[in-house]
Amino acid sequence: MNEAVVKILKNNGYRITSPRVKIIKEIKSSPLSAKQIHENLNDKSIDLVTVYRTLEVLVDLNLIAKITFDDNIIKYEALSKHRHHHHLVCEVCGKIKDIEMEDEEFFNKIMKKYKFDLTSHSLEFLGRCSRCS
Amino acid sequence: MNEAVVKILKNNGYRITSPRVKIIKEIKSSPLSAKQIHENLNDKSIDLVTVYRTLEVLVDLNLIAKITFDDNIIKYEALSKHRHHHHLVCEVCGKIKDIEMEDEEFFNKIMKKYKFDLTSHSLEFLGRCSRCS
DNA sequence: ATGCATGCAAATCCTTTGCAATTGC
DNA sequence: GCAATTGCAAAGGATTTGCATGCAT
Repeated sequence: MNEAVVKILKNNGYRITSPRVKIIKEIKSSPLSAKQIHENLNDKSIDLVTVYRTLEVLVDLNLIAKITFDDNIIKYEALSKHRHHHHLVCEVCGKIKDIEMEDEEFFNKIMKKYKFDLTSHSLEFLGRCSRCS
Repeated sequence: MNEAVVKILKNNGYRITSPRVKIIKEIKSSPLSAKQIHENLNDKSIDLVTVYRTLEVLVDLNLIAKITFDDNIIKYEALSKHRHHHHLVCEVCGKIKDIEMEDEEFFNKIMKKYKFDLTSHSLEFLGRCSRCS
């Protein structure tokens, strides 16, 4: 996460504070929980609540995405240029890998078949990565 | 949910109790939270904790599935004959519709491309149903 | 100087755990 | 009768809220 996000924050009337800048730096393209992001911060004076609040602002501005796996903990991830991106979650080592698909047809099929106006979708794969299987 | 489930419970050494039978009856193919299932019970003397515990037993026996949407509340659904089934979640009315897909190729592609041994996957679509859009 | 953001404390919500009383087998 | 299951109470963990203080603008 970078300057661009800070700029958008400012343009939307949000103040650029030191906690916000540091939190934004910790957001990655792989999903992290608020707690994990908080732990990754060098500055231990930043409260976990502030992390939650900053992440919520970023979600509202559509700068990051919120996803949940089976552990039921909300995770946050940077939004890549690729509109949709999904995950392979290894059941053994727990590693999460992002994957990309260009399967517009696949989703169009669903929309047609079920007469459903898709705005977004989430797709997670569970299994074993090449190293663990 | 039905007799078959009760039979399997019994065969696996679990006792057939009145709370369990009533809870099993409330499990549907569309996902419900423990709280929702508890509210649907006619018998108000059954504790929510018992609902959680019964659902956990059923999950362990692979008789129902556990899924989570963006609201981060664990939901439980009957397992249909169809190995995989997915959901269309309407953002407006909140209705959840099950969908079925026979896209083995689609998933095989992923496995090959990423050398990942898939054991399961979850797929949710968000959007507007035909009535709401 | 103004009011948005923060930290701290505490509340809330979902889910889990401990334990004595109850019930199925 | 015995052990599994239950209800109740309480703990636990993630997330949210309230409020006085601090800080960006």
